[in-house]
Amino acid sequence: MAGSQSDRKGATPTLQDVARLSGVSTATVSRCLNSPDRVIEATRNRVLNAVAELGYSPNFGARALAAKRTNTIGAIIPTMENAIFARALQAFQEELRQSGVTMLVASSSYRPELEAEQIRTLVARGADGLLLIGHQRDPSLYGFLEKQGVPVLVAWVHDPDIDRISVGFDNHAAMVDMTRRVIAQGHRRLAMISAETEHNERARERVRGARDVLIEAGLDGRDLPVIETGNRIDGGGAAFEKLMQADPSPTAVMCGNDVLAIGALAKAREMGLSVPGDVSITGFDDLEIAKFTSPPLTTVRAPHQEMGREAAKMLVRMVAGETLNRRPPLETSIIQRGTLAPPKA
Amino acid sequence: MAGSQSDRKGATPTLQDVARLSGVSTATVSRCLNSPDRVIEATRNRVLNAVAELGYSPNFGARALAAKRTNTIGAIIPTMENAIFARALQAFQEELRQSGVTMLVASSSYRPELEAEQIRTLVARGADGLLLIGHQRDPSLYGFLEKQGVPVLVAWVHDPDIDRISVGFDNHAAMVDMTRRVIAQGHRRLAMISAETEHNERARERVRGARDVLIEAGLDGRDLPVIETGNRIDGGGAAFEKLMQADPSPTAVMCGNDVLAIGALAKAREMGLSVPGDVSITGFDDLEIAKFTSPPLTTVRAPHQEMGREAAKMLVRMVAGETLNRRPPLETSIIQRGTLAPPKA
DNA sequence: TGGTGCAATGCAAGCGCTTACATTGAATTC
DNA sequence: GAATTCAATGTAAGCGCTTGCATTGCACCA
Repeated sequence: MAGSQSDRKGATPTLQDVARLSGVSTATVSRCLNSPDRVIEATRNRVLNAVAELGYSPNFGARALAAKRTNTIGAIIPTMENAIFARALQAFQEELRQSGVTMLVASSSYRPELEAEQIRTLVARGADGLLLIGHQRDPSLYGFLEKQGVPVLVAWVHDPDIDRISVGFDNHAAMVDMTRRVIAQGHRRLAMISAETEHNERARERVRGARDVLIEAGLDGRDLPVIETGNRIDGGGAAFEKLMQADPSPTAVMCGNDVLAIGALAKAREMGLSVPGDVSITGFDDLEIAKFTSPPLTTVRAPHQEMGREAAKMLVRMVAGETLNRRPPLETSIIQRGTLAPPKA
Repeated sequence: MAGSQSDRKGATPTLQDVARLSGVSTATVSRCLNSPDRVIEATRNRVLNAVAELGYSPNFGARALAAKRTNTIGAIIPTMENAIFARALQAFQEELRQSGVTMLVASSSYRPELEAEQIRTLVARGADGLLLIGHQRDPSLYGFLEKQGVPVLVAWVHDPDIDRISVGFDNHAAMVDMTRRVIAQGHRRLAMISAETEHNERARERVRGARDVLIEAGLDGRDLPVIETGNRIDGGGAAFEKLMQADPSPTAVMCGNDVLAIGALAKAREMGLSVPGDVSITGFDDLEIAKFTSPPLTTVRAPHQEMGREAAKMLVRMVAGETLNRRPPLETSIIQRGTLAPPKA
């Protein structure tokens, strides 16, 4: 009878309840939780006890509504199915957690229209900031995000010509390095297996890097046979098989990522080709598995974890309203293992 | 001067604004968005136009506060770093999206205290439901979730003795099948590489399955040498090496999952052992890569995608208040490839 | 033609929290 | 000792939406 409504048993306790139990105002309770040093210790203890006693936990919606922040950051990656983005994502999440931010993930399956939908969804879900892969998307999306006041960080790329903040490496330069290495080994007939480039600038830049080096070496860049395929192991295998049917066949097949390279490697074995004896194969990413293939894969090391961690830190600051400067690109390096060697004489 | 506050340029439009522009009440706008069929078409069009014109998008916090639902479901998986949970997670997310639900992910790194923290975080973040891997955790967490009214679905396991709703397969039975297959090939000296079992019932059940079959075959189950290691490729390799030092060495090494098996396989090659000539190796999960190792990996196929999809469907219904019945376990099967053969005579 | 029923819409009360501003009172200063 | 200052706390106004209930008005029936 007596007692206010929130005395009811069973109802989740609210700030009100905590305030009443500890004999302070709701404002003080709120401060205890959000900026503890603005409350004197004795009071704070009283409040914290009440919180514990009631098992109080703040209501998310209310908090978001009043504070206009959700402490969530969204990430949209092309796929979760293979390991390419997994390490970075894990690092991203761990770092966010340190800052008390939760991560919302969605995957776009490499489809722009799906990505656009996911962007809208995550924003509608109250993401305070967004991590996106690559610069390439409908410009209106950036407008939308800006209008919504949601900062965006682009990862996995570093393009000096684009004036948008990003954390990543230079895909073109990395592939240039690798291709030079291949050329230096004496290869002249190269071929490439790439992820689909249409909506994927990273893949495109890698192909361009390879082409540029061919030209630099006095070969015709347009000669580089490239097969595009989905990022699956069997896709890499099928592409490799087709590439090797050329006559004369390439002496080195460069792959746009390790998943494709693993497929190529497996197919080479199936075809009875020795690697690197009959044909050299290179990858890109340096996934965990690259060290354990047979022979171990020569590949480009991309700093996935560092990128994920850095992305989290930057995004947290962007959400806090800081304006960041552009970063220099992260370093990539060639990991020379066993799949690259000079061509047969 | 004239004009209400929300006429200000730059401010994100609210329901109010849409209502004013389309000449209806906020209630009607809300209904247009949430249950369109309760509003007559003419009105609806007017409202939808206004929505488009203003670029209105509902405020998440306000909606969550008023509706007491967030349309968000959380998933806590042990790790994102390897492919073990990736496929299921991807399927889970895709299926959720169909129902207009967003997925919140966190990973616990196989650490119970981290998982507990993540559970609290996701609940505080307003998750309407939670997907967890495995039954094993501090019982008080289940109490907490129940008190918070957050339904939980446990995946990756099916234990007839536990009366909590789950979607998964019988890890013990699957390993029994596989071990019988190994025994049937004539192997008598088995060994096993397992993920760490302390907080991981799936791993434990798999080991138990192997032991049970040894006993069934008249061997001493306690004889089974088992090395536990983290789920990394190199962990599998190191364990394999140690296991093979026994004298006499095992003729078959069963692995608790494919990641470990790949490590074992790579190490075998490094050691100059032929598989399956000198030693057989088996895995568990049937990751994409299993088909492409050399030789291809004999493994247990676990229905990851199906599990993910099913989990999403079930969780959506649970959040809607339905009480579900227990499911029969999902089927696993043995995928016989090249790494298992009879031992040398 | 007056009543009845019902679909369409409006009204307004919250949902639980944060925070700008107001109040209080003890410590400090002159 | 009065004035000043400032840290600690309280007051209360929203934040933008959903939803129970009230109202309206039209179609239909007798």
